[in-house]
Formats: sequence, C-alpha cells, structure tokens
Amino acid sequence: MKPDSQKIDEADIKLLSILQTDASVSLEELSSRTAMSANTAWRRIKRMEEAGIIAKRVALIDPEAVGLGMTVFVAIKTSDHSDEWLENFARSVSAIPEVVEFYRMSGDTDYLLKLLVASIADYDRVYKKLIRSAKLSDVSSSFAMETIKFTTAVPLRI
Amino acid sequence: MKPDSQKIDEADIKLLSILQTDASVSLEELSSRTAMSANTAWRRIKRMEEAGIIAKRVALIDPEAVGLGMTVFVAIKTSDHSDEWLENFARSVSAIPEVVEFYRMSGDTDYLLKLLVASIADYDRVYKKLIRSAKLSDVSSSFAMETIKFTTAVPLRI
DNA sequence: GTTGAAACCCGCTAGTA
DNA sequence: TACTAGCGGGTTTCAAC
Repeated sequence: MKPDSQKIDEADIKLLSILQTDASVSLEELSSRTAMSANTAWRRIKRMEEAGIIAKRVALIDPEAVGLGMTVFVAIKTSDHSDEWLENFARSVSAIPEVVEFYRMSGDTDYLLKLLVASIADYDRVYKKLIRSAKLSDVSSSFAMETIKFTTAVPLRI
Repeated sequence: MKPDSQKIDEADIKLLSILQTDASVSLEELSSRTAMSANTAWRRIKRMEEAGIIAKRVALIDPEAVGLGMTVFVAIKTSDHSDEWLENFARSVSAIPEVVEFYRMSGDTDYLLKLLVASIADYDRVYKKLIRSAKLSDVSSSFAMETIKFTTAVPLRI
C-alpha cells in the first residue's frame, strides 16, 4: 500500500492539481494540459493511487441541494478520562453521519466537530445523540451563517 | 443549471450514497447494487449533475502523503467594518490556497478558517499572509493534534 | 529501465421502440 | 424501461530510445 514514500515531482503536482479540481477529465486532455503522453499520465496516476497519495475519487454533493444547509461547529472540553473512554468516544462520535469532521485539538477545546444538519431541530436531534453516546458535559456550539469557501483541494506546492 | 429544484427519491439517495463514497464504480456495478438498470442509473446521475446536486467529481488527496500534516483553525473577530472591507476580506482570504474552509459565524468569533499547512514555519508564513492581506487584529489559532474523522460524504436521509 | 504510440476492448452515451 | 449500436477512453502491449 505504501511502498517507501515515493517522491512527488512537478509533473505529479500538475496532475494532482487538475484531478483534485475535476476528476472527470480524460487522459487525453490531461496529457495535452501537462505536456506528457497519455499513458505516462496514466502510469503516474496509477502509481499515486497505489501509494495512497490519491486516496479516492468521489462525487461531491452540494449540501444545500439536499437540504443540509446548516453547518455547526461543536467544541468539546473533557476533564480527565481513561483511555478506553477516549477510544469509545472517538468511535461512537465518528459513527454519527452528521459529524463530517472530527479533530483532537491542542489548547482550550479538546475536540472540535463539524456537523452538517438540515435545521435547528435536526441539530438538536444530533446534539442529543452526541451527548448521549459519549456522556459529555462541557459542549458549546457555534453556527456558521455562511460558507464563504469550502474546497477539498489541498495546497500543493513545488 | 438549477431547473426547479427536483425532488430526490430513495433511488437517487442510493446512487448518491455510493458515488459520494466512491465515484469510480461502474454503471454496471451501480445498477446491480441499486436494483435499477444501468441506463436508469446513468440518467438519474446525469439529471442530478445537471441539477447541481452532484457538484463535481474530484480526486481526494491524502494531505499527510503530500506533506500537509498540520490542520489549523483560525478564529477571527472583527470590530465594525464597512461592506467593501468585508468583501475584500472574503475575496483575499478565499484566494489563499492553504485556507480550505472559511465560514462566517454567529456568536463569539466572526469568522472561522481551516488551514492545511506543512509545519509551524509554514503556518507562520500563511498567518503573516493572512493578517497582511486583510489587516486583521483579533486572531487566534488552534492546532489539530489528530484528525479523527474527515469525510466529504454528506448525511443523506430518506 | 523508461517513454511514447498504437491497438484492444470494455463501458459510457444516446437514440429508438 | 429495455435494447442496441456507436464511440470515446482506460488499459495493455510492444517497440524504440
């Protein structure tokens, strides 16, 4: 799966830049845009897929279009907990589909979650599920009024 | 682009669930997994693409694999600013590739950014770019120690 | 060993009943 | 909704450097 961390060169970055913006471009177009032959492009892509650099190809759904217009950030502080509590916490929270991002933080808050929900009522439903599943106490939520930018494109540099 | 907000039924949700997890599945496999003909699956997908429900197809890059192992959240508070300042702020911050998410918030913090950077030094570079581009004052950063969950799959429900 | 070109063949796309 | 035909593109192979 991860054969000794292959180095990525400029040509790879060109390919990745295109594919992480639009994965539906053909090898032909890819080759014309990168000044390499189609099967060189194909070989490089395949190598990066096998190396895990390209994790997967997905369809991105517009959350608004399916009625998920509300983004909520949930900050959680935990007082000392055992390892198994933490493990269980991570597992049960990860299993909630509305939790789309979940980080262990340094500083003030210990955990930060990003939720995608339909409405306040929907948020309340998920919130209850959340505190029930892990028996949390110190939880505070912030609501996003507007998503100014959201991209899955990572900042690639030479 | 958005012809009168078509309703999404269960069959559509089945398709979306698969495609938002793995967009590389063939129509044949899609049809066998959803009990609809390949042709029907294709037509539904095309309709959802045209309706903007499926926004795009992208390759997801593992940030760690390309040396972007650090996720930072930046909370910004603004004291009263003019409309044009706000507009310029949104535009210049959005243009920074390391800013992968950018929200206008309710409550304590006015804006929340998510950054993908390589290291502390890299973070510092982006931070400087940030405060220079929009002349910010009240900025506080929190570092993610661990990404427990990150998914682009939205919580689809019947 | 690495690169490019060309053939193969599968599967996407679209037209028709 | 199902069938079918065309064709575009991913995959493989082979030859050349």
